[in-house]
Amino acid sequence: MKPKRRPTLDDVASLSGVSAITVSRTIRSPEKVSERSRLKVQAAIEKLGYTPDLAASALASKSTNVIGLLVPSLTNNVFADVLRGVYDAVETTRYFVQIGNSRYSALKEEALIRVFLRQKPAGLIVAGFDQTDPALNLLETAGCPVVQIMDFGRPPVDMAVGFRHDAAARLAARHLLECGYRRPGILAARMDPRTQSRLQVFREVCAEAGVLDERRVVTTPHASSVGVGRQLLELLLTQAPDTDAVFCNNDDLAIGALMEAHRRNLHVPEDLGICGFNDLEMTRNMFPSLTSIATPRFEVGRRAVEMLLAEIEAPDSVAERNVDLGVSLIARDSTRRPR
Amino acid sequence: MKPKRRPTLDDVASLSGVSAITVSRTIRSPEKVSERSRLKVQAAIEKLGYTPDLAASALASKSTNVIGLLVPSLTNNVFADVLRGVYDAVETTRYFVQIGNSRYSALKEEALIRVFLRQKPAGLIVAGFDQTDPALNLLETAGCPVVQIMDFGRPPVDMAVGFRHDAAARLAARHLLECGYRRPGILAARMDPRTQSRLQVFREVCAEAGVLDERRVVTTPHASSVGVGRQLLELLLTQAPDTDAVFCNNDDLAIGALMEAHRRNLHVPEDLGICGFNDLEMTRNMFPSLTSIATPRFEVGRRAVEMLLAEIEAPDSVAERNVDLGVSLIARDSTRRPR
DNA sequence: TTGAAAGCGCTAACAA
DNA sequence: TTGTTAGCGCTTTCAA
Repeated sequence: MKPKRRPTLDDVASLSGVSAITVSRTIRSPEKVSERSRLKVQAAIEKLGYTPDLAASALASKSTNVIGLLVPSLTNNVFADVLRGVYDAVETTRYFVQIGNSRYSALKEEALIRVFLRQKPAGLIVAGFDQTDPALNLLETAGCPVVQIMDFGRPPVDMAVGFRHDAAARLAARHLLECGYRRPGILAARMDPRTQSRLQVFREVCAEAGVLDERRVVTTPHASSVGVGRQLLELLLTQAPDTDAVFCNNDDLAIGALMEAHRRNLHVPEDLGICGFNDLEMTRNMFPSLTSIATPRFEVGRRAVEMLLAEIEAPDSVAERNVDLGVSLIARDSTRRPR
Repeated sequence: MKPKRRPTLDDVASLSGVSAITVSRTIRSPEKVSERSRLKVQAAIEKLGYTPDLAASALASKSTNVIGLLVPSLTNNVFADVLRGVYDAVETTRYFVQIGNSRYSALKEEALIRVFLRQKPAGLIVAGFDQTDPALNLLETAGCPVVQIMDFGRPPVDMAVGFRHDAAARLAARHLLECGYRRPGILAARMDPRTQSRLQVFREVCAEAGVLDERRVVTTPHASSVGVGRQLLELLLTQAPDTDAVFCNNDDLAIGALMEAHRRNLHVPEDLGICGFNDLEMTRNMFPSLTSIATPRFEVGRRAVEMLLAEIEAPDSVAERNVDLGVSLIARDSTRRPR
């Protein structure tokens, strides 16, 4: 059996008795082709099992259907939800997603932007506002729409959709105070820019209320995890045993803190209030259920794609170019302190 | 300011006073170019900020540096770890990864394989052995190496790396019996082929030991989650209140089961033994710590890429084309029953 | 070691 | 509505 060559546009054209460009049009904008040609062409495509060559089409048209997505982590549940939102919105379109993982390194991010741009993507989605200067430069001159996600506040390169991390931390701090906790601490891991912003505002609110105690601020540069949450609470309780509540900068830290509390026979919420961040599915199913800040992760992904597609189809058509999707506090048992 | 066109190979060639092909060679195989030319070309590339156009190179060479990765889920922590392994192995090479999400649909998977093949990928990684017939056909004639991952047993289309799900379930069942549990149940969600295989073997082992009771087999087609774990345990204990142990087909089910046990004031491991599957980071940090079956998820991703790259560089060079990385049971407090 | 010529498979621009 | 022509930016082939 002959090693059969993949069929090309020309093969389809000669089989259906039309020109190559008519075949191309049948595929890309069938309404511009007479029904007669269309049917012939479609039959030929079917018969040959023709699929267009993406490289050739990209080269000739100077553009692709690739949407580049740059995230700092693939293991963080937060970005898993963003991915779901992105894929959900892209699924019914002709675009497809290519993921880059910068591993929380601005330099790696810059390199990845360069790689993405080599393929002339239709659009780019990048996490955060903390690109290097060269990276920002690349994004500005990318020649395609760009959406920055997961944060809100600073002016975007092109468009942005996210939420305020300062507002989130304020909600958490006020909630703990309103619940009557007077010696609140905070656990934070990884210390990326968004985490730092939450940490700082939490401190501020505590300071305003006169309850800030730096012994209760415990951080680590390591990635956040349940194990790290346990360790950080341990450290916190060593430094300040009378701590009565803790804002965990991530839900996995919160779960770890809860487990460590169990182990120490500390009662949650009586002895220790716990508030998480992100409101992952697990938090509501812990025992006791965990109070957390709900973040619109899935929506961020969806919305980013929608903005991108609108802008690709009609440049400068997107009016709202900087979108705050907001956060909310979901109060549950872990802070429901009996008065 | 002129909207500057992206520099091309020809631009670099004329600036450095050599031909386009010499520039191309300087980039792809610098050892074939005289040092003199090389230096001139590199200077010109630097000066112009030239980066090769991927579409043009793909079209001319009939191949790309894309490694396609097809997973059934992006939110499942299991695949997050596989992704990490894949990215880890790819990072230092000239290849890059493109992810497709089939959402546990064989038809969607088939469509995605078609999309991937249009770009003439350098290699393909797909989860499982349960492709549709047309999909298998596509993979066989893909014209690039293919690695099937996450399972072991059936003959692969080309290559495979994974582990035995039957062996895993056998380990779990025997462990529960050895710990002295006599009324074991099983919780399972999603019911993909690998889950079903674990379920079946668990049943078999229980039957052999004379302790199989179908009231203790509780499943759901829904995706697995902590909340679902709670619900399934609730259902199990309604149907068979005297159940004394449970094998959870996923760690999040196990965590949910643990939480539900806490809520009911059931003591783990005394009243109820719990064994999970996958050994995610959380399990060892629960309280009590959860026994689980450790699966080599990260290694599967890494190894798949290594096999792929070896095969791309030198076809038919990979000797071991069907690799079982094995599983192991990590016994922890959740099954440590006092005799 | 270097280069000239041809062409990968498609689409843009224009013409009929 | 359809077709012709030219070319996207690179690599392959072959020759020098």
